Amino acid sequence: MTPAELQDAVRVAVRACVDNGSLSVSVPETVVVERPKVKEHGDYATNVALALAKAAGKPPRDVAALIAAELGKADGIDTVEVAGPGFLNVRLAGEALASVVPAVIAAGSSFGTNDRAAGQSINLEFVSANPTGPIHIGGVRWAAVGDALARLLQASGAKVTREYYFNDHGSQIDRFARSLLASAKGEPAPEDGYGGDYIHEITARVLAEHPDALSAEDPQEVFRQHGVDLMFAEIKQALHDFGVDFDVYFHENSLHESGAVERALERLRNLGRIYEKDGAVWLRTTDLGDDKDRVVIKSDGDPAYISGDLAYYLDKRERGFDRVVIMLGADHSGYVGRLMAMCAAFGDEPGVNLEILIGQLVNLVRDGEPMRMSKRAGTVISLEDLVEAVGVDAGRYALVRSSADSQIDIDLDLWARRTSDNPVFYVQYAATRAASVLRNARDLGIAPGGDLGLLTHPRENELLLGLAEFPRVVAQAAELREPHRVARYLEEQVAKSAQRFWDDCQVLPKGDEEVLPTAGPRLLLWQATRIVLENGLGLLGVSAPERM
RNA sequence: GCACCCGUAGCUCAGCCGGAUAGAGCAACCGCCUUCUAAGCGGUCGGUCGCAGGUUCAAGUCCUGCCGGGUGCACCA
Repeated sequence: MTPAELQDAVRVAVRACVDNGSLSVSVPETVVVERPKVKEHGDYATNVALALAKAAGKPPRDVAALIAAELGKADGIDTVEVAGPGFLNVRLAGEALASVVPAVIAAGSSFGTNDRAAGQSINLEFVSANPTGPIHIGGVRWAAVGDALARLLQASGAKVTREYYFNDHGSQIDRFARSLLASAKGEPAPEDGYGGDYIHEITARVLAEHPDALSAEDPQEVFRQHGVDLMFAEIKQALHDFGVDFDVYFHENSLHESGAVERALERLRNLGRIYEKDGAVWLRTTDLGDDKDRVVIKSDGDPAYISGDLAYYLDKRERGFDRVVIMLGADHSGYVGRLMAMCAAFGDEPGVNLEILIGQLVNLVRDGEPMRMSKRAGTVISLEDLVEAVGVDAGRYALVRSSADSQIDIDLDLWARRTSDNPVFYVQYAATRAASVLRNARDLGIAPGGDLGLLTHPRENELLLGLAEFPRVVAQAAELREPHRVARYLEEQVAKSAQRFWDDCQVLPKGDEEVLPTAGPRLLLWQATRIVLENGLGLLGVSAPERM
């Protein structure tokens, strides 16, 4: 019996009480079934009686007793106890507990998926770093979290497009181009430009491919075009090496060249959201929750940055995405208001058609000291630096393991370690232990199988309960857009339990010992455990090695 | 000044859209290896959940105010 099935059983029990007249309440749509913190409180607990007490007009414990009597009749339930203020503590029958094992094995790589987001077409935009330098650590957080979220949403049945908005238009690119040109001429970086070794490297590469660049009619344009291409290719490659690939790389320039910006403004003009003042064209966003109106066409006639966003949003909607999700760093939190207002201006519903997720900043820590970086000064800590220091798996896991709402410190020394201090190692080690038992069993000719009813050890129960949680962890992580929940789950409810199971429940015979009857069922449990660890790590974009 | 995020054990962080004695890892201390990976496991120690009010049968979780830290507030992109 899974938690979901238990939830249904609880609702059935409540309905039975309503039908037999002992409770007069409406049966709740959903009931909460959770694993109690304290083991003595059983396998699962529900607060349904507490929640219904007021409506029922009876003391919570009385309501609990009525529901308990019905719930106790359900298949797979061993005992139901009324406890504390009115909780129901449920203990499952052994075979109901173990039924998760064949379910996991039958589902295989699809175990944990759900269809709660079925039918949704989601455009997930993340990273979108400007091609004016190597991708830095802030963007890297979104690479790991965004890609994991994409996987989670897909596991929930959504159709997901990963998209990268490539800002190849505007004054930052001009500054980048001027910086390259200055470097080529051997001049110092412009006041408002970029410095750093990477500028000289890009310059050298442009010159290698175009030796006559400096004598071209418009040298800056040559450096702009080829420099941006090279930078962008480098970013793409770094992300690819990090296991993150996008379905669409969208060029801001295309919006300006195709007339999409004008069309978007025309649309807003027709909706009465546009006005002119001081020689500029404005979008009235204040009456849609923004703190000031926004200039969309500057008085010099050039479109302001936001006009690209307007056109881009409209373009995504016209491409058929009913949900547009944008992940931004904390340094862009000030944009949320205007983007939401923009969404509303088009007649869409902020928070539904447009979702904006803000991720707080990341500090890398080495030898206990935070590594300070500055793009201007050229001391950039890049994605490649992170990968070089700790590897792809540890890098992704470290970034995805904490809530995006929290600033995090990533201790490079810790994440490079190959001990259980390192969370990703700990989880991967559990996965390799599973692989190793299964491998050794095969070598010994011992096949998984047999009576799952033999799985009665407390460590086995704990692991079974943990495995059964996976589907709802996935569903919840996707709904809340919080991939870190998967990581925490794998650590606390799967890897931990698996390590303990390993420690207390020997599977294979040592030396010339006999093969115990528990060997087959325990191998099945290890198979299921391996699958959940593989699937869970897979959702985070982290490998589940066969051996360490 | 305004907006957003954070403030939970010495440290790094969880806490399942309010629930039963607040959890994990690290650090400190004590245990467990003659054969399935000890790259591990068990135990002890450790918290007025920033502060003050409020809502509730029930608040770390919701509301208000304050304090502290981070980020951002352009006709820049």
